[in-house]
Amino acid sequence: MVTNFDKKNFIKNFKANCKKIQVKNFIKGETVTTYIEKRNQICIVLSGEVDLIRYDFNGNKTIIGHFVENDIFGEVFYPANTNNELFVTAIKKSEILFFTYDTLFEKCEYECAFHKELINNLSELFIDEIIGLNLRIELLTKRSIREKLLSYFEILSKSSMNKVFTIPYTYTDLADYFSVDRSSLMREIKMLTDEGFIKKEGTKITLLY
Amino acid sequence: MVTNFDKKNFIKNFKANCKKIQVKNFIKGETVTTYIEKRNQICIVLSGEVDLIRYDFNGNKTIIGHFVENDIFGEVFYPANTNNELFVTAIKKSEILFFTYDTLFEKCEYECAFHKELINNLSELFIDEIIGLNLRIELLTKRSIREKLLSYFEILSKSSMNKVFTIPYTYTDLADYFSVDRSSLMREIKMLTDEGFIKKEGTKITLLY
DNA sequence: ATAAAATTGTTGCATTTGCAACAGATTTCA
DNA sequence: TGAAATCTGTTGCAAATGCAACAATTTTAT
Repeated sequence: MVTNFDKKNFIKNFKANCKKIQVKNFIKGETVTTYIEKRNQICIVLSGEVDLIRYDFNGNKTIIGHFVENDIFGEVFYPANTNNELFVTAIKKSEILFFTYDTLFEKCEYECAFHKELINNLSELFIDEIIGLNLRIELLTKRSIREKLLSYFEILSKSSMNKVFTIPYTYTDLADYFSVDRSSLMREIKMLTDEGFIKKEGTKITLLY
Repeated sequence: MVTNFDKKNFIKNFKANCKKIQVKNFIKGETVTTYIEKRNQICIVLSGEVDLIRYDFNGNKTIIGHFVENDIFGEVFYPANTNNELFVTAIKKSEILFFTYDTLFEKCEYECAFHKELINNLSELFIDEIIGLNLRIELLTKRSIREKLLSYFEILSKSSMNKVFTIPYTYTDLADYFSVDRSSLMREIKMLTDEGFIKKEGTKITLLY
């Protein structure tokens, strides 16, 4: 992960009334934004968690993105020609920073530090986002649930430098992240357990190889 | 697509000996770069086409990325902890621009225009990359090959504003892009044809609904 | 504290997909 | 231009996955 900008220090310094950037608070369940118009809006999660949700033509709901602290999201990142209704909902109390990409580089009349720092750090936020998307693609392109799980466990194990680690999702959410049926995911985890590859206590996994 | 920087004009102006950025040429089959060390390297395809290839522990080769003119790629976009051997091969004569993210923002001693313009346009290149990745994820997360195909066709149709369009890949590559078996893809296309949803002549598709 | 909601765990069965294998068509390259 | 390589099209069969359904457990909200 490329260094994240120091959010807390930023907010502390974000005193001037910067018209280019807004910070809003949301309670659980509130709609943060919709991806309907082409405003080139970009958002950053300062705290809390939000889901990007798609309702397809049948009315089926799919969570297609999940964003936590320091994640960046927004309609500017989505291809224009998909006919989906996308919207973002806070799944807990959240603080979200909004700006319009097109006007971000215009000078803020108060020359606010927050605004300047944001521009300086934007590339790193983009890079982090790209890394996250590439990781997910890496997993999505594995041909079987077993391969997805083993690759994912490998990554969690390496980044914690430990054979023991905790999956940062519920199994329901993990199935969504992998885009597979939840019961099939549970079945495969059971098989990995029965075959002695892993030990499982809740979402705490131990690699046995 | 966010506006791409005017590459041709750039190269014309790229006269000064900018040490921060390099342009190299590759013939078909040549290795462009490997993702082994952590140099924070970023590359842009000025012309030609390259593939990002993974060899897994069994020696199986998978094309995990395909980049064409104006696409951006590089080790900086890949999570550090995946134990893959990744490398990039030119699949035709290609001209590639290289730079190191960490040193990009340092001033070039010759203040070359190319260097400056690159910095100015970097955000837009990142955004284009994110859009492309989100599009692929959108398709990869569809649960069946049929859904993948119909969504993809929808997008191609909308962006060409026509019921008739040409798939910009071979079917072999499209199967890779969807991460599905090629013969299964062909079978599904045949079924869509037989059921009267589409008409197919080579990679030229007509939507019949 | 308790009711409601969400998550986990499991199974049988239907469906989809992958795999292997091959022939024919098309493209590439020497 | 002719040989080699790649791509297309197809099929039978095995394996993996999705779907549906339900009970048990855990978490959340009032």
